[in-house]
Amino acid sequence: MTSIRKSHIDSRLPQVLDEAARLFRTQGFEGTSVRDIARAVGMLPGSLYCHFSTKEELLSAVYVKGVQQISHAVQTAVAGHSDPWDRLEVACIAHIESILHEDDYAQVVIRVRPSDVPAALQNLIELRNRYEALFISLIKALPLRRGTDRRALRLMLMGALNWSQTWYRPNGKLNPRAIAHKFITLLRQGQEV
Amino acid sequence: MTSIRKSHIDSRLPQVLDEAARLFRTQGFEGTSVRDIARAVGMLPGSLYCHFSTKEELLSAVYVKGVQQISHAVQTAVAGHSDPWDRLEVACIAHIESILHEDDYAQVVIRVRPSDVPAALQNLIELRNRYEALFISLIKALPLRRGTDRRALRLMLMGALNWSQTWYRPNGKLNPRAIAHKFITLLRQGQEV
DNA sequence: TTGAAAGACAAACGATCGTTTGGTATACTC
DNA sequence: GAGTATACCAAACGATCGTTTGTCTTTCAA
Repeated sequence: MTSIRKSHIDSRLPQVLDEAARLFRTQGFEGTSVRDIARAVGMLPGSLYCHFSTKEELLSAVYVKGVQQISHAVQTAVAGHSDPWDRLEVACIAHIESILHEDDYAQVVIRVRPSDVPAALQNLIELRNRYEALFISLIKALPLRRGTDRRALRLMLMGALNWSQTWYRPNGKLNPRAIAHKFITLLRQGQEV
Repeated sequence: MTSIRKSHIDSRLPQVLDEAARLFRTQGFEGTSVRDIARAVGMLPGSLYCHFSTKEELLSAVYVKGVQQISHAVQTAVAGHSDPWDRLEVACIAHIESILHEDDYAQVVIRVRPSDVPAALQNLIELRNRYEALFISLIKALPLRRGTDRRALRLMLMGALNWSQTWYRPNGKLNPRAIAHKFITLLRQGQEV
């Protein structure tokens, strides 16, 4: 019989992840040192290596949790709606609220480029793809014009949403909900007379 | 009479900028050391400081040239067209070709987050804004549906284009020209029956 | 022809990086 | 209640970071 891991009471792993996520999202992966993270949780730098064997592995753990949480947020939001466009819009709202406001982990998923972390590249890309599959299926259910390229539509919509991390300011005119709504409306209605 | 600066024959400043742009765009700002750049041009690390007093200043110089070049590419592309939608589309083609293929300098402008380089933040943001003003005026000329938020349209379109750096692969199904065309078409036509 | 400045070399500075090692106290297992 | 594994401390490792200093050669202006 294999023994089941039980965490000791003093384990501060959750706090390590929390602070790592917070710092990665504000300063980036390379801009955050393991000493920064250790200081934030009140540990010594070397002690982090009880939980992870490399800094990249720590990032992967944050990434995993980020994908889990934003996936959950999107699925929960979608659950209450049946109209395909409504479902896509509430999904976008959940997505953008997560990556702009509510979820340090999810912000890291969007903010940290997998290609900047070669040691974890494959892992991070797969995690991202797993999440994007959600939107692929949401867009598949959309009643679209003949000839519309669904992949292009998805890349456009998600790119626009994700890029908002670059220009969004908390006290600006556009809040996350408004951003999602305006983008969806632009896609639905078009500009022809 | 003030003396006019004349560059010495051996000045390798252009090569320094070229290699810095190439490395910043492939490895990011923090992922590139001054030693990397020095090695690429065959100089010693300290010699770079004949041309710049800090690494951030070198980035700013690359940024300036990037904005100049991509602005020029867009303005040249636009010059031959008069229809507002045509002008926007060729502008997008020039933009996306620059940041995906042709111009290391322009790629740096999109790839390096100003907020990751606090020492040059204000400078970089102003340079970006100067460029984006081009698109503001292109979009201003567009005949749009009543009630359309031009700023939201611009943020959506440029976000989608810029984010393509994340997923674009040179041998994929979508080339830069096709990306721009599909995005513009999605915005123009909409999906209503 | 002389002098100042530019551009680069050679070598090193202190700081910080991710990580390792060895010891210790605590908690859980049997 | 003895033994083991976990979680952490304490201290340091070598590597690399951006940058500085001093010297020398080359170039151009006067």
